[in-house]
Amino acid sequence: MDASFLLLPDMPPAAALRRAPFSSRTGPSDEPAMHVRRYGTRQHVFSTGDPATSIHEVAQGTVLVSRYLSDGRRQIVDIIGPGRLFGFASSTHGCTAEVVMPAMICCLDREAASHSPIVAERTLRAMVHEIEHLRDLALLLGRKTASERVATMLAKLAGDNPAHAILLTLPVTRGEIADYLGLTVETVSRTFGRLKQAGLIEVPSNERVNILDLPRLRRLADGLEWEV
Amino acid sequence: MDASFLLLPDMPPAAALRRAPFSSRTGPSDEPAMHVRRYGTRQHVFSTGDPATSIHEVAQGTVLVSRYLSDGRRQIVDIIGPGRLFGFASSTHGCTAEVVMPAMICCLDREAASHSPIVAERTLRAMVHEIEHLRDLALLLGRKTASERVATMLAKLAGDNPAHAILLTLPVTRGEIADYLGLTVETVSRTFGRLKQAGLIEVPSNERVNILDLPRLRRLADGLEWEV
DNA sequence: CGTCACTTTGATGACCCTCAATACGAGTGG
DNA sequence: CCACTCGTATTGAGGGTCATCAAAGTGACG
Repeated sequence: MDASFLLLPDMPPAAALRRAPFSSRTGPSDEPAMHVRRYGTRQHVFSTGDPATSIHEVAQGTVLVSRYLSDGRRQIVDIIGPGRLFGFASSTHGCTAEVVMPAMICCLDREAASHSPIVAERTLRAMVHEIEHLRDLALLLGRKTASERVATMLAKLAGDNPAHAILLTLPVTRGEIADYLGLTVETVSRTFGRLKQAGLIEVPSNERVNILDLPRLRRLADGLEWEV
Repeated sequence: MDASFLLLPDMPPAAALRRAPFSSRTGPSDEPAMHVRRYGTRQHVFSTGDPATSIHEVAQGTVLVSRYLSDGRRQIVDIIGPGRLFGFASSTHGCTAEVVMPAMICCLDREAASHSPIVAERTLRAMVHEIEHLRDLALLLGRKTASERVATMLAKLAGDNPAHAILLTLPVTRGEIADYLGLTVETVSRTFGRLKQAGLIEVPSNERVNILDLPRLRRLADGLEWEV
């Protein structure tokens, strides 16, 4: 029985990696070997069926984790930015992970990691976080309208920012937003249009969204606001 | 920083609990204190906002884990049968867990569990399993048709049984199936009807489903079969 | 034999998908 | 500098799937 995933290292945040050269990081024995790889646009970090031998951390860029049906239908299950861990799986990956733009990903061998005496606090936190994220996604996909879905995504990108307005840079295309929200490109586009008309957002360019009323957007995301 | 969830006990399967009286199970120090509680129909194990102080295991019965919108829309994110662990959360629960019929649930205090020297293999396995389950659910909710959703659920209940036909007992009502599959009661009912007409299933009673062609049902679930 | 919860069935319509055409923007080469 | 191309985004028309609303049927339980 493969128990290698039980003990995972206390992986440093990407910020620490950026501060220190990687060559200097072959440190004490409780920090197992890790390396960084660069990926080009649309390149895969892993694909469905690949053996899950590593844990990954996004250092720079954005990673999409998606699951496919055999006829090509795609559901993006996570959009991962710098600092987050991904790639948890029992033995083989059931998902595909691809980068959207040139990216840097830290890879940590799970086998090597299992020899570390440091317990996997960060990995466990990341897994709990992922479970909660996926439950939110299920509620969104199962029960929210198109406007609520787009509002939810924008509100999540804005984080817990207390500002009334905030300018976002979308890391993904409309098509990827659609595959994340369980919609089509056209519906996403039309929904952006309606949010604009409602005065909730501005869209100065394809990848920029200016949220004009974040509290109201959050209420819309939670189904507390009348549809726009 | 609360790290109590890092160390969780190697919890015995429910089968072992049924074999031995609970009073005799106050064993060696690496098996932290646990107790069993009985729950009546529709009773809550925990609710949104409750502090997450325990890990649970279903000994008998079925537990629904669901997330709600403020206007009452519900998405069931997991249907849990005997032997499975549930109730992972960082500090407070974001979900509600309720039993569908009288049930027995093992509760294990997380704080006590953190003192156990036995590492949480089972908990980690359960979390990885839950992540994979939730990704499947996201694909279902985001990209599958009503027939595919119902077929997926029935196929999952049938497990990896190699038989061509199999008689299932549904642990949940049509309404709960609907809230799990992101549909309405009416659509679930009509879809059962269409599966019957297609010769895929029989429904001898409300809570029994006789799957007549499990391989074809599985293909339908994966989008490989023409819609019924 | 009521009541109550659950289920089924029907009619209607809304929301979103599909298909199609157009517009936009970046990159390339003339 | 402009034409061309390609991927992406927008906009429009029409249709399908599933939700909504309503009513009747079923079964358990008192």
